[in-house]
Amino acid sequence: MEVICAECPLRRLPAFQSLTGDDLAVTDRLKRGELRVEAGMPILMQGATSPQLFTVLRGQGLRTKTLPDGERQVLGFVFPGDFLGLQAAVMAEMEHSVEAATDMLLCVFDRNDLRQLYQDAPRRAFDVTWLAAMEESLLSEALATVGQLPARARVAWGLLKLLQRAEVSGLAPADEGRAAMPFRQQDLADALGLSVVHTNKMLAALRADGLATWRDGVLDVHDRAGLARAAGIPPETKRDRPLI
Amino acid sequence: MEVICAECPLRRLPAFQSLTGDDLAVTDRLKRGELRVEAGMPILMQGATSPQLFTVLRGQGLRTKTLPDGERQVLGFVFPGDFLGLQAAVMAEMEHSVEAATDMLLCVFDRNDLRQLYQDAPRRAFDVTWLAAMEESLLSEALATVGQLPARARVAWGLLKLLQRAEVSGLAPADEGRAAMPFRQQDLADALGLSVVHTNKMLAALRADGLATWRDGVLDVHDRAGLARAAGIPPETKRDRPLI
DNA sequence: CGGAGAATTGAATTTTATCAACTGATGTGG
DNA sequence: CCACATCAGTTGATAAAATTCAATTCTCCG
Repeated sequence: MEVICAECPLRRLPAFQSLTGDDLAVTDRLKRGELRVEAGMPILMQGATSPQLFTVLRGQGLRTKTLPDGERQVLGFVFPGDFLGLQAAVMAEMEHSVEAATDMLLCVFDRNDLRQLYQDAPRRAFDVTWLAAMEESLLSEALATVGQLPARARVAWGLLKLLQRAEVSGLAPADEGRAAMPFRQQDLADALGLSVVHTNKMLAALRADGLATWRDGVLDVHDRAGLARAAGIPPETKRDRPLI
Repeated sequence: MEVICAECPLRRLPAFQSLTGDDLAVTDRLKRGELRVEAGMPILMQGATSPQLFTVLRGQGLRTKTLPDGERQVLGFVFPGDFLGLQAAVMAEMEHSVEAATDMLLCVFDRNDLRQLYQDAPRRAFDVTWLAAMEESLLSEALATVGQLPARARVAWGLLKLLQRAEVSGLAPADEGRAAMPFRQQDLADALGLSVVHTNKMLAALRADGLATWRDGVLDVHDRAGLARAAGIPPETKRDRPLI
C-alpha cells in the first residue's frame, strides 16, 4: 500500500475539506489497497454488482450508460477525488459503467465495510451522503443543459465544466484556463446528446469566436467570461467537498 | 399531528421496506408536524436554504430547475413517499425547486436533526443515502433518455415512468394501466426536453397506435409492452425503497 | 357571456443528424 | 523502411427531426 490517507496528496488541495485525525484513521483502516487500471479498461460494469468501492487517486475516466437500443450516454467525467461504486454498494447493482480514459490509480474499499462506516463514523457517513447529493446536483445541471440549451451553448457548458473539474482536482493550475483533456470529441458529444459531427462544428465555432480551443488533448479556454456567456451564464460556483 | 409513523398508510404499500419498531420510534421522534400545500404553490425554492425536510404523504408535485436564461427543466415528478430537501440539508442550498401539482400533505422534519439521525440511527442514515443514490439513478436514466432517444421514444418513456410511479406509490391499482395525472403537457415536455407542440403530436401518435391515451388528467396505457417497445424496451424494474 | 389556460392542428423555418469524402497521425507486418 | 490499415478529427452537402408561429377548439371559472 503506497499511500496512507494521512499523506494523501489530494488532501492538500484547497477543494477538499480537512479531516480530524480520528476520521482519517477510520478511513485508513478501511482502505484495502490500491488498483492500477490501464487507459480504456472498465472499472465498474453496468448491471454488475461490485464487491469494491473506489476513490480516484490519479487519472481520468468516464461514467457511461448504455441504453437497450445500444445508444451511449456519457453521464459524467471522472476526476481525482471522485468516489466510484456507491450505487453498487447501496443498491443491488450498478446502473452505469465507469471506464478509464487514462491510466488510473484507485484507492480500494470493501463494499461490506460501508455499513460498518455508518455505525462507526457518522461524520464520514454524512460525507458519503454529501457526495451522493453532489452527484445528483451535477446530473440535474447536465439534464437541464441537455434538455434545454441549443448545441453551441451545450458545448460551451461542457468545456467550462471540464476545465473547472480539472482545476478543482489539481490537474490544472487555477488561472491559466488550460488543462489536459484525454477525452475524445465522441465522448463530449455523447455527454451532450449531440452527434460528433455537430459537436465538432460547434467546437470550430467557439474556436473561431476566440473562446476556446481543444486540440491534441489540450483544452485552452481563451475567454472564460465569453464562454460562460455562450453557455447561458451559469455563474461560477465552488464548494469544499469531502474526500472518502 | 394526525399521523404517527407506526400508522403511516404508506408503510402498507408493498413497495416500501418494513422497519423495526426502534427505527420507527426514531423517525417518529424527529417528525415535527405536517404541512398542507395547495396546488401550484412552491415547497422548496432553488437558491434558498430550507430549515425543513419533507416526506410526501399525499399529493403530487414537480421538481424543476430554472436556467439563467429562463428555460425550465422538469427534473422529475414527485409522488407519495418521496423525500424532499436533502440537497438543502446536506449542501448549502437547493439547486432546484419543488412545487405542488395537486394539494399535498407533507410530513415535516428539521434540517438540523439530520446530523443527529446519522449519530443515533445508522440504519436510517443508510436509508437516506439509499434514497439519494436512487434519485441519482433516476436522473441518470432521464439524462440518457433525453440525450439519446428521439421524441416518440422519449414520450413513451415518460408515460411509462409516470404510470410506474403512480402504481408504486399506491395512487393506481397495479394492473389496470390507468392513473390520475394532474400534470400538464407542458410539464412532460419540459421533462423530456421537447416543445409542447411536438410533445402533443407524439402523444397523438401513441394514441393513434393504440398504446396510450392521456386525456382530462387521466393516463391510460392500453398496451404496456408496446409502449415499452416504443420507449426502447427498458425492462420493468422494481425495488423496495426505504421510507423516511 | 367573456376570458384565461390548456390542448390541438397545419405550415413554415431552423436546428441537428446523417452521409460521404478527405486529412493526419499512429501503428503493424512484410 | 514502406505499404497498408485504423482511428480521430474535419468539412461540405443533403435529409430528417423538432421548433416556432399561427390559428382554432375546449373547458373551466368568474
